[in-house]
Amino acid sequence: MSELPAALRLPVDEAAPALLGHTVTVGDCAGVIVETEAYHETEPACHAYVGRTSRTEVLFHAPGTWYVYRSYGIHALLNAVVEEEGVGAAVLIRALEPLRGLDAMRARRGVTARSDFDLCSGPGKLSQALGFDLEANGTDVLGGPIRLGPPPPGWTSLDVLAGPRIGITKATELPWRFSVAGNRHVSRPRPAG
DNA sequence: CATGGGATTGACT
DNA sequence: GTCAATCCCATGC
Repeated sequence: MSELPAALRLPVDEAAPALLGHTVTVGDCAGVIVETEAYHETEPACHAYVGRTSRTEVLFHAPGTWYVYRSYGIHALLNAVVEEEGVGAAVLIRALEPLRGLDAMRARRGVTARSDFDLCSGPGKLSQALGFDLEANGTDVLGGPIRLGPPPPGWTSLDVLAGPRIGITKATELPWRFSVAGNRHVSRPRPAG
């Protein structure tokens, strides 16, 4: 029996950096989280800012649920729901360092992934590499198709960089993008530091 | 019911 | 650097 990672019990701006180093596993493929962003219902960049709707419903669930939504009509973006039931908050998983199943990831990513640094170095890329889609929305982070696990040996006490979030137009002043310092699997643009 | 805007990526100038 | 692809869903008439 695995337990819900303690990081998911933290406020979202602490949960996001705390999830760095944790693993995400789908079937035979796995990666280590190297980049995250925090989103909270009290700031307008968060989908939950508009309140409970059919789209945002999952964001208000208890910690331990995945929120997966379609971005730009093309990509599935993966978020871990955090904070107490009734509060809309989630951590966007933006990049992974591939750990297992790299051949399957390369096959799904195709020729556009010229190197292993292109496999999971972005929120849309990692969903394609791991092979999940919107059907995973609302599933459990422990018992569902996408499983969140603790950091492997050597992935604790990481040096974390914080900076402004990517690709949003509102609340850009919040330093809620977090990444493992110096890790080459982080998405572009690289955070300063 | 029609419209418009993305928590992105990859191809192209 | 610019830009299109593509679809879910919130909003407004």
